[in-house]
Amino acid sequence: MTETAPRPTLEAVAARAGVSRATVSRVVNGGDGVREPLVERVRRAVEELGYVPNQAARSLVTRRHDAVAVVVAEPETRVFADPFFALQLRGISKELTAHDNQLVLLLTEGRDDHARVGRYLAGGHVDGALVFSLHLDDPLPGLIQRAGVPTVFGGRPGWSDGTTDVVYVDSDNRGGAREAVRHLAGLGRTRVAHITGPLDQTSAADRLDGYRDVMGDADPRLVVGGDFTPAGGERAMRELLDRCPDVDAVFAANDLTASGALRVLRERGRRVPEDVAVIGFDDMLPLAEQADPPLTTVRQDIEEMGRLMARLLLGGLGPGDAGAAPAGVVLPTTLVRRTSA
Amino acid sequence: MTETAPRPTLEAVAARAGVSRATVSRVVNGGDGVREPLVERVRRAVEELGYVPNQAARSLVTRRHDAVAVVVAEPETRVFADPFFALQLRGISKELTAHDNQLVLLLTEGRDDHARVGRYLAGGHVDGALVFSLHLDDPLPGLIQRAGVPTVFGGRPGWSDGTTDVVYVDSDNRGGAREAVRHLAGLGRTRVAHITGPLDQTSAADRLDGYRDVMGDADPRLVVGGDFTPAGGERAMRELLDRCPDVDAVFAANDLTASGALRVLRERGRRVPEDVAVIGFDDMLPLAEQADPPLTTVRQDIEEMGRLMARLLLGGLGPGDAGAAPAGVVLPTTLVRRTSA
DNA sequence: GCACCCGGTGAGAGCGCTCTCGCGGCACCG
DNA sequence: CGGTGCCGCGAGAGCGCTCTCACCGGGTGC
Repeated sequence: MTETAPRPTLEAVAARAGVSRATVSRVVNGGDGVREPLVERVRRAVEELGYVPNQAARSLVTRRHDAVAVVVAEPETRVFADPFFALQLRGISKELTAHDNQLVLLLTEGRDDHARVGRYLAGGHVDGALVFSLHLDDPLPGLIQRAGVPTVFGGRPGWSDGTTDVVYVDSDNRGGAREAVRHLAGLGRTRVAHITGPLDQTSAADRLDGYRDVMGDADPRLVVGGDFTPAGGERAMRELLDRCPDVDAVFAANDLTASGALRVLRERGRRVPEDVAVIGFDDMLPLAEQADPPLTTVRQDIEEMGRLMARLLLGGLGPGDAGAAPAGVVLPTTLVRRTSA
Repeated sequence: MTETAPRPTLEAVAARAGVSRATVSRVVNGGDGVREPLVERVRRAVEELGYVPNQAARSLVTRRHDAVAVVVAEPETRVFADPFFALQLRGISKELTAHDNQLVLLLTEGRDDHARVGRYLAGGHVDGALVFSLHLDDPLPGLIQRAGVPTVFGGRPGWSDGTTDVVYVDSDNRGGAREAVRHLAGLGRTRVAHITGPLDQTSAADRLDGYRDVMGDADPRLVVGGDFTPAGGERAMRELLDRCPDVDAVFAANDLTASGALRVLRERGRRVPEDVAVIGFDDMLPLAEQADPPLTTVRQDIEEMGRLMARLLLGGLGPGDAGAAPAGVVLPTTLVRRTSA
């Protein structure tokens, strides 16, 4: 393998096309203000030489990088194995690609890493950051805000209660939860339980709030803690059946939790939905569809959330720097009715 | 929010420390050949001004970027939701971070994207690439090789049969499979079945080869196709029980498949391991540990594979450009004995 | 004591690009 | 037909950094 071949420069292309560097630059960057025959000649020269602009040189003068950092705090391995995050990342990737931006992935591992990430962002290596801050007590968001880099958060940050002007994209967790619980109530169910997610995440907390919006202060024993995993769902469901044998509906904080609950219900001989109706959250496919019975759930368009995050960031980076950017965008959810409720 | 503050340059630091740009540069890059008092003075100036080197300017002259691309072909969403890949990525991230390299994530979506990735890599924006090529017919590897970028593959590429000099990191899929099947045979099982993975992936094909190494051309009905998912495992197990009711052991291509198989065995009233012994592959936690019964499986250190890929790439980028780099590194696997076999 | 060497430092060129500026030519107006 | 404006293009100045090279001073060796 030979050393990297000497790549052609603007100069070389200019020479070949018989024009000046400036003209080549203009053509490469859109070709405005250059007459057609010249454009054509330059294009051909670029083609023949296989010219690719040197991004470093370009960034040096434009101070733009066409790159966006995606910052993921990863206290647990879970975060990554979560299809939820994977889908969001995919949406982000698509949107960035469409705008010729690169995705720089920053995984943080413990406290020390936060400083590293902060330094990197402050270093002006990227034009903006997309940040997934999962926990209420995460110091990362603060660091990032201080770095002065345009940022969009994935999910409502815990410390943002509408007061500060952070930009984020979230699902309507509370509204979706309300709709789910109302649906259960509409089915005539009176003992509607909720298996929560980890409550230090705003999504889980918001879903609980939505449940409470409808159920008021119903029997507090109907609310039991889960952790967004099937195992947690099983545990919670067992506890629930033990202390409230008369439960006739369960709103689970997500589909994984619901799948665990379904398994326990089956094990304990409760029919779904006849004896106990079950609703999940996410509409995670194929999990929800192939559950037994197929799971009624609150759908959120996760990939779209990712896309939107990227679009918001890229948009904010553009011309209008003014306060046109919305503080938070909350995407609607829809109830998908299958068999379980 | 004000525009990005004017960041201090080398020049500014030099002025403040009362030295030349060159000296500051030397200090910033390790400080060799600069006397202690000066080093100290420069360090202080850097600190006070909050100086951060401009990577673009640096890259322009050094032609290094301290960035590595991670290319993931993503024919299905599965790829990403797969904890396997997530873990590998984590290992990569850790190793890159340790060497102050950035991770540029390139997800490809369909054929058109391949050209884009090829162009990006050929564009010399990164120092190297880590590529996950999952399928035999993937055109991506070829494109990348042609781009002339140092590359390490994750998993043995399908077209590499030891002849070409591609660098890759893989698990000893074949050896691990052999060990698993031998263990089953050692238990006195004579009707040992294998549920395969998708055979267009080398890992799945290699595991099947390992099975055959031990079983020879046993009853071909004992080999049934799966797809690395629990649902596929269920399907395959049903088929297996239907056509070979006397099966007394199953080697599943991975833990997800095994979990599906376990469920069907339970459903059909077969005791594990008494009636049918089951072995998986991956040792994916907590899945394997919490399976019912806890799953005996072939462990591979996935995160370490990621680390190693990064280390290999970074090492190859260093001084020794010569053929010191090994063509392929195959990590050993170990059989983890739990209850299921 | 003189030539030499060598480690530490500064001066300056240049990486490949963008962008401002100015010049020349052409159209349009009076 | 001369003046004015504008459009298309080229010249040239840097962006912030690294790296080579020359320079300077203080040992060493004879």
